[in-house]
Amino acid sequence: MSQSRPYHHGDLRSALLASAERTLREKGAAALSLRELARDIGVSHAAPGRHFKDKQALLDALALGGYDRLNRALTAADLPDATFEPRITSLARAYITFAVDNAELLELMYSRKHDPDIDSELADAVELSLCSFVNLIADAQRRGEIVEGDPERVTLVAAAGIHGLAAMTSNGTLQPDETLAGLDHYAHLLLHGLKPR
Amino acid sequence: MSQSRPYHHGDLRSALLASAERTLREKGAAALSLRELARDIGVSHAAPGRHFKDKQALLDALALGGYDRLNRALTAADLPDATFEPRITSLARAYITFAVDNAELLELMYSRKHDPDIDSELADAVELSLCSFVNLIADAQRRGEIVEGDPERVTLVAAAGIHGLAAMTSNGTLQPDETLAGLDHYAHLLLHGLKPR
DNA sequence: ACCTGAACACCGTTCAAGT
DNA sequence: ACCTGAACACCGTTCAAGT
Repeated sequence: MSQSRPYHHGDLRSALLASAERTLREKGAAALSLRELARDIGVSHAAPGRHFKDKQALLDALALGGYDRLNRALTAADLPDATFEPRITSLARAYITFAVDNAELLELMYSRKHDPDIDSELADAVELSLCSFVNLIADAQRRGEIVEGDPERVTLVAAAGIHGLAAMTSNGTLQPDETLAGLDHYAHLLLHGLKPR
Repeated sequence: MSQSRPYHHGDLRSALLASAERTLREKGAAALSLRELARDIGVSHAAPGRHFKDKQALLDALALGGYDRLNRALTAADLPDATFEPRITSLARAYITFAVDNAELLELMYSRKHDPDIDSELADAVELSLCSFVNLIADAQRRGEIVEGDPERVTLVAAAGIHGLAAMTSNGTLQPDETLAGLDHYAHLLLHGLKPR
């Protein structure tokens, strides 16, 4: 709320990202326009070009911010001393909650638009988001709670399942409350298998 | 290859869809422009408007076509008389193969852009794609091969996992050959669980 | 019924010039 | 270093008019 806008915005980059995420949440990725962002912030339409080389660069930065928050949420929800079942349930709940609260952002994060050769930061963030699950599996194996085998491979069974639940929930195939309510059941089936005991 | 283009194209709608899918595959969804499509086909830029009320309608039609092909692939790969493990492996292989061969299209199919209230045809197609999995689970339950319980709920464990594998493979997180090679292992873990026996 | 051509209101991106 | 204003080459969509 500064009187008589100064020539320099001060922190245009942050302002652009914040405004972009609001638009993303309210009107979807298709409605994101650099010119409209600039208009909303009260800056010339060419100004964003100083901070993002093109629109894709802004989308990449948005996705990177999303992974940062997702990774923080996963880390916060991790229960390193818990046994497999409550631990994966907690991680899954954090992931699904993030998916529900940030559906459009998650779609952007998943999208193939980000060239990993160009944006290695993003590739690192994606890998980091898998880390919580790899750690969970490795710990559980060390304790003899789950089967042996390449942790990355075993992780896939858990991570792909939760990724799928998150994607299906965020894109509307599944109801958020149903998905969250079914998580305990899900973890149980994952651990004990579909085969009757 | 008609000499001296006639005034009427003949089957502009199909031509637009075919050209759009080629662009989608070669240059991605972001590069899709109705005007460029019209130019490639050799028709005025306003002509597409006769067949699709707006760009989103063309994207919806593209996604619908994708689900048709996916559903045909799943039906063809289904082995109604097989036991659970080979049957789900076959379905998963078909799904992943489709995901690898149609990565950009799959992203479009998954996207939240399609309003189900407006395009109920698409919602039906999505549900149909889950049908193969629901049938598989229901049959296996009837034979006592897998645990009892709401088929839709149990299906989720299998469908979400495969959906996740497909998404992660199509967006580059997973290598296609590794995913396909790990499918038997995946199906085994799904059936027997992560817990050591 | 199907398509054209012009028109309208937007875009993203670039670049000399301003502060 | 950061931003502006004009310019360029694009868009999607609409609508009278043509075939």
